[in-house]
Amino acid sequence: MEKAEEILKIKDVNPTAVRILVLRYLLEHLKPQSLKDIEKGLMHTDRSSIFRSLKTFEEKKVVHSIEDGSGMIKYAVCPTGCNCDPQDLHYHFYCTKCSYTYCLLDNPIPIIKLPQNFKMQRANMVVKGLCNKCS
Amino acid sequence: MEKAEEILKIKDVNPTAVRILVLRYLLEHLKPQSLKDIEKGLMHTDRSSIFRSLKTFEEKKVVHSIEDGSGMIKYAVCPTGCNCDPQDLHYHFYCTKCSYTYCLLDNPIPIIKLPQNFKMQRANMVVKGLCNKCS
DNA sequence: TAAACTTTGCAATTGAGTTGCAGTATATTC
DNA sequence: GAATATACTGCAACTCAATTGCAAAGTTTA
Ligand SMILES: [Mn+2]
Ligand SMILES: [Mn+2]
Ligand SMILES: [Zn+2]
Ligand SMILES: [Zn+2]
Repeated sequence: MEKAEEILKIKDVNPTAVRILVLRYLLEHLKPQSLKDIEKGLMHTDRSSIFRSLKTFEEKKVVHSIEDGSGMIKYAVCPTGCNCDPQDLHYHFYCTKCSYTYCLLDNPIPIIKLPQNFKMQRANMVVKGLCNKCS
Repeated sequence: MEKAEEILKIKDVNPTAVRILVLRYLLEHLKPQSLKDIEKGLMHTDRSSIFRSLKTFEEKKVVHSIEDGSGMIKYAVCPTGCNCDPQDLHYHFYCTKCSYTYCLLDNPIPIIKLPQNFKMQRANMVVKGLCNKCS
């Protein structure tokens, strides 16, 4: 079994044709990809089908999404063992020049002291600036 | 001179009628407000004029914007002394139930170790979950 | 005052995201 | 295996926040 199929099996997602294509596309690309990126990459697959695959993936924790302020949500395959819990979260970096987004997997986000009775569920942490290629 | 006018003077922004109204509206509200919120609040002011005021404010560092994933950018007046530099940045909290956004001004964001040659300019740090009123 | 520049309101456009629906494929039941 | 139920897909249409073009109104400068 290939990597994509394996992941879908583990995360309990029906391995349909479109889903395998989308997940493979994400696995083949190091950096988080937008719906449009994927649509361009998979030229014969419909946008709304890709969109629904991504929604399913997110729900089943196959991928996580990043709101990097570019106007397009980016998607990246969750690292092994990730369950999208607060302790699994990581920073992202958005390059304002080349508009690539990076998962910064090396350091987890610290525990953030919230006001009384605020309960954290998720986070979207984006550092913006210039990446190594653009600085 | 009133607070809004004072701020505009300090930040070198022409204190036009619309700008004063918009800035006052933001000052009167504790929580970051969206363009639509402001439009609703200032019923006789045109959306695009408010929009352009906000863009000017952001450029001149009168306000900072928050991409909280709600689909609408929120704007909040910068705290005194803020210059929107990395050390001025703070976390935000987005309540997934009431969809209010909060500036968490008490703790600044820590220094984040970036990969070699990545240069930070700005950040958009959003913790999501339930606020005190909703949890 | 006249010219130059800035700001504003209105209408129209953009574009990512989302949805309804009918056709196709896959799974389940008989 | 055929009949039925369920899941998935492609297409077209729609939503809605953001953005823009433009001309009118307001302000500053010469
Ligand atoms: Mn990531
Ligand atoms: Mn803030
Ligand atoms: Zn870059
Ligand atoms: Zn709340």
